[in-house]
Amino acid sequence: MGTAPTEISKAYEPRLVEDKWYADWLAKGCFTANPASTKPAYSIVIPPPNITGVLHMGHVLDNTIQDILARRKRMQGYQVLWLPGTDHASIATHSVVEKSLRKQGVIKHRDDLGREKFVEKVWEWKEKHGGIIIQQLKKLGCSCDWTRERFTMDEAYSRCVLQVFVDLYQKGLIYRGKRMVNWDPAARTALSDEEVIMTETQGHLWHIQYPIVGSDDFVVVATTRPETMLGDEAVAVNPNDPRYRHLVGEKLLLPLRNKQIPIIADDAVDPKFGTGCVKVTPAHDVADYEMALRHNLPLTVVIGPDGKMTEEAGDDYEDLDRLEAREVVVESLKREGLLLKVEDYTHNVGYSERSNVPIEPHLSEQWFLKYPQVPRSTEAVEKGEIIFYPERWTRTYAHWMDGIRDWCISRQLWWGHRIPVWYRGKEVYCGVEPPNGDDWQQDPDVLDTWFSSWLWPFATMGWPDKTELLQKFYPTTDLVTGPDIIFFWVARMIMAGYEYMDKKPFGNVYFHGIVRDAIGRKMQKSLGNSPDPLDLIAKYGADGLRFGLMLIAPQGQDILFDEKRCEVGRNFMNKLWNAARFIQMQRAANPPGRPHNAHDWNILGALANTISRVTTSLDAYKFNEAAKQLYDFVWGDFCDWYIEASKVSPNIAVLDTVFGTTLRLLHPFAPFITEELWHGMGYGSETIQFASWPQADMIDGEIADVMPKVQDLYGIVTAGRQLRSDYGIEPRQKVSFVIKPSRHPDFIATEIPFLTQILSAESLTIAADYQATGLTPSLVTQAATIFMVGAVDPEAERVRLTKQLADTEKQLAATDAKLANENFTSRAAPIAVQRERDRQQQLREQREKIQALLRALQ
RNA sequence: GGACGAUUAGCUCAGUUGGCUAGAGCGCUUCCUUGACAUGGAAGAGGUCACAGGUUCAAGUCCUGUAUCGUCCA
Repeated sequence: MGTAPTEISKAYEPRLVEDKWYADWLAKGCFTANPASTKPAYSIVIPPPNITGVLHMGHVLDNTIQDILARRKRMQGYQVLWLPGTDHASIATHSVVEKSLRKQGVIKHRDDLGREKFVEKVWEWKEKHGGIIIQQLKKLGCSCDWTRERFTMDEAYSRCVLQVFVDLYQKGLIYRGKRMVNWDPAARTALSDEEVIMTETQGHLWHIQYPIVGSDDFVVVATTRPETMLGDEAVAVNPNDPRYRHLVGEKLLLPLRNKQIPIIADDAVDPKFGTGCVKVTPAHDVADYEMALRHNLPLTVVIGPDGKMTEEAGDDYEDLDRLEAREVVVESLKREGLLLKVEDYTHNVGYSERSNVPIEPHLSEQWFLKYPQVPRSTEAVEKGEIIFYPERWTRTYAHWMDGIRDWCISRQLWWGHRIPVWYRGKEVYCGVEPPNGDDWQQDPDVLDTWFSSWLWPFATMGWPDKTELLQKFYPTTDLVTGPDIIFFWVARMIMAGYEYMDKKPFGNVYFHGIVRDAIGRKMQKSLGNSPDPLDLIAKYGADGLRFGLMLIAPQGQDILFDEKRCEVGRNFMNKLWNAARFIQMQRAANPPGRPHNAHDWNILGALANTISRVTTSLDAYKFNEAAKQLYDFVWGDFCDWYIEASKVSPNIAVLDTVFGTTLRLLHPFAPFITEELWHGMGYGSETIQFASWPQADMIDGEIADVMPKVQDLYGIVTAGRQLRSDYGIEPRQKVSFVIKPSRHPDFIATEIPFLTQILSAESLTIAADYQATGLTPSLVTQAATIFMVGAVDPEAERVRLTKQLADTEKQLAATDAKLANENFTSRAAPIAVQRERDRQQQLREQREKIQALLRALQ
């Protein structure tokens, strides 16, 4: 499958490579986990994308990270399970399918179809569209075990969900009750607290007069929701409020409804809000509901489940949408002269996470869960049994766990796991299987989707059976997800894990940032600011996209994504590709090896450093750091310097060692190109996926000794190039150099061929006692003074040297000051003082040399 | 109102336990198609490290406060 050297194209073309290798990996079962393996286990469960989703940049980030983890662990000799799947996303799927059916003209509302037919349609839709995102993940190169793909509505998975419900019901942790819940009038279902997004909203505070019965006087109430006044049952004041104390017990005439309501006293009233008189609408406000319970007030429902006003609201308002009703109520009040004033007012309004409409507090019969294992789950994160990266999320988690409230788990929807409870008269039956006997009516509601995904780490592995898979791979090792679902998913999984497995579900949780657009906005379909990752893959290659993204993804920080980032990744892959081409060409023209020279030792040392740095970074989940280290090593150390040195004296064996090792280090980041080159370069006949993760060799004395010398040498090269550039010497134009070493002259002498070539020198000589003849341009480096012979421009040279002298003197002054400071020399670490002394010495020598050169110009 | 995060070059970001002249990529300027690569090479310009105090021989780094932006929670 490798490409013959002569066929290697000048530029890397990902599209010729990626699909081929992915198909090969699948055919060979590379991603399939073997629970019988004796290798140590490493496992991740994917955060299941929902079936309505298409791949977006957040998925790319999330799954690239998981793939990096999984691929590296394979190379490190682990038996890896990366378990993929999707969730059924009740509300989202409802809205997508309803919309599509409406568009086809099949229905207006799902009610037109009925429950069974509708669910059938959803399954059809799911079969057709539900797998798109899975195909996209494959394009990205994800090494998931597709043989174990799960869906939260699979039969086996569904049984788990029902079984857990029944179990928690029997333990008394699940109960049914009539409560005020968050109601989404668009989706027409209850939501959990976590699905409500509080949004600061510019609204108004309407001041309304409520006349006192049997008096010409009135009280004024202030409200942000005038339409709810139609359902008012009282006006409340604080019992200690001297302004109103005398009115408690009086009756008011509720405007527009001509109904008498009492003035009541309640501690919950904040005298500082508005006028200190608040209207009480028991059926449409959580606080008012509680107040109504305390005062035995009736519940008048004026807003229906669909967000429209009910018959109770009166003929003028019935059937109006709640927001239209607001306008009409305000108009009516104005007309009757009861609207005192309107203030601008900023307050928080809860919006449905899914439908993006304002939430309506709504009294209804719902199912609730009292969370199990709260103390143990809190402690697990606190004490580090489960580790969060970055660590700061532990505080967010602890705070939520601390104030945890019962979870509303029922949803008034059809698509999902139907609550396994049946009613017959006053009898209630709860069981996985339906009850025997006639006339049982099953509860119509389904469960919150998160009530199924909180079981994901073990329900996907065959629980409740004690499967081989669970034995081998549970608890999972790492979880990779976004902090936006820390409560929705992460916290709940921890509780479920302890409750049902008696073990944590995962050891480490890596929270990555959110991918935003170039100006910091969250990527949203409606904004159209989210590029299609498949387009990016087509343009830049999956590896380029992955690598570019990883370079800019600091641990746990949001990412400002710009397509430019992909260019960096693509260019890097191209660089890597061309390094391979270079090696191929050298192989054809040179024998395999020769004794190692300084450049060889240097690159081997740099490689060893890179291996240990990359390994450390990845162990700490610092993906951007690892990517940067690889980028710098490949582009800088290897291509800019080692390959250039190889043009003078190639060592094929070292080139291959370094390049092959580099491919292995890069494989988790860039699976496709590394596989292609691994084969193309003949480094292995088997896939690179199971090639061993490189170990850093000890840097021995020889290498440790040679590396600084080589750095000195490269410093001379840079100085030579600077001279050429300063004097406008064209790259092809040959000039002569003289090098006057101040350090390791013998070593520099052995590098004459290298220096000659890389500086395009006509001639290059080493002369310890060289005396510049007046006008010779020169530069002083740490290891040598380099003279460019032949070019003359005394004035320019004087300017350059004066500048360099000033620079040196400035630095020397800083060093002198430091060392003159008694406090520094006596209190700083000896090594720091010594470093400063060395530096002072070196700068003094440098100053001497520059001064000498300036004198020679006179 | 509370918690957390961010603030370093025109832009996006690195910067370990405080210690050489604060780095990279992109963008910009100049030069260059030399046999790996123009998706490239060489050289260069560009920073009062948000602000104000403090600790220290030494602060981008530690502490306190302020400002601006962002996220989460009330």
